[in-house]
Amino acid sequence: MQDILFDFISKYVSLTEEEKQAILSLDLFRTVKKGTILLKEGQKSKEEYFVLKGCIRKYYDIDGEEKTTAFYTEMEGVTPHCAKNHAPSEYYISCVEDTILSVSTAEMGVEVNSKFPKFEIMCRILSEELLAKQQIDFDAFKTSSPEQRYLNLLQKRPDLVQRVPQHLLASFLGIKPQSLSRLRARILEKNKA
Amino acid sequence: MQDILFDFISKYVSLTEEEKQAILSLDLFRTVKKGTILLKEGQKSKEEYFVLKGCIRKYYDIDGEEKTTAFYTEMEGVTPHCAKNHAPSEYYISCVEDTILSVSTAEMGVEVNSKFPKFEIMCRILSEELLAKQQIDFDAFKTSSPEQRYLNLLQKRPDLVQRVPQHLLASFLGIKPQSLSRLRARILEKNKA
DNA sequence: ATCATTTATTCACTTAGGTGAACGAGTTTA
DNA sequence: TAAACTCGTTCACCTAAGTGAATAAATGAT
Repeated sequence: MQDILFDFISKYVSLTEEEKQAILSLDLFRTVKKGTILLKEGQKSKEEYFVLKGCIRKYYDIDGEEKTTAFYTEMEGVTPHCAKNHAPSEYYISCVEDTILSVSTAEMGVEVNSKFPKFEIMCRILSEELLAKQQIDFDAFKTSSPEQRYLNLLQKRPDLVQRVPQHLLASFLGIKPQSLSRLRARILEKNKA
Repeated sequence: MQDILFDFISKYVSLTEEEKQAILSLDLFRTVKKGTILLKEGQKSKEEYFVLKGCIRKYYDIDGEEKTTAFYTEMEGVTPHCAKNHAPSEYYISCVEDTILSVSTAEMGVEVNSKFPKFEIMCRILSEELLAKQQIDFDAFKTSSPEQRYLNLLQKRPDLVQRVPQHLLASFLGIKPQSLSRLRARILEKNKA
């Protein structure tokens, strides 16, 4: 299992055996069942998550309705806002599937960073990469209709469309499940004609 | 004019006179007229912009239609995607008002960073802050209707609503100018009743 | 001062997403 | 195994955004 984590890290920096051992000694891995809530609104958690296997989602409770704004699958990580600013979380994070995670805290990060400066570099690169990706995704969302967003998702993340229940996808696309159903029917109709 | 830039930097790191001189010697400041296009789609510019006075916007040309996805005003900066990844730009950046900018390049950044390691720290903090802000804005956009987005904008950026033409605001909110007009009339009607 | 451009609004009509309800298939759970 | 829940779809009706056209005011250019 840890191979996945090391494969990921090796894309950014190369690790010695000593460094790998230091990471393993932190005992990061956790297995969680589908439906488990990792973070609740109002909580002041310090935990950061990195998905090794499975899928988790971030969602808001707005007037009793769940609004999913992100999915994280293999090789993707989240640092909840509350882990940084010490304020209560504005959103939830829960497991869409049975999932294997690496769970770390900011303190552990600081410790590893000070022992192995390499990690500081990786963190900067990751944060810049993520910012760039985030900006592109935001622009794409803003400049397209729900139908275009769905077609775009089919292109860019066909895996998500397969593994995630449609009512969660709908929420992620900014529409209701019924509308996604209708929209899919509309697309099928067009392709037939 | 440079005071604005130094005030901004001093929020993150404190500068010696020597460092200030080093920055001034780079000759960063540029005055540009309203309507000037700083970056065109397809261009491979290396320039980064920081707004000292005025307002610039980022927009896409989608089927001949301009879709504005961001505004940058006093004390805000943009690093276009193309400045980092050396690929042609997917979007335009132009001036909404007569604007005074600080214009820099990645090379200049590297030079200053190596002379004054302080800047590296500032860049990391800025990039993390921006990522966090970006995520919150994205979530807010995804989880709200055009009307809520407009009301939210009135709260968070009343200055933008004042200084930016409404058809650009409409585009920024993800709707047509006519719809923003109607939506505003609707809100007025509600408040009257 | 005049003409052209930009900007904002309104209207009638179309289109697509929201809502509430109902139904059925598939999974869980007791 | 039966009851309960989850999930996806469809329907009829409502609401809000898109479209194209017309108008008018403000701004800018010659």
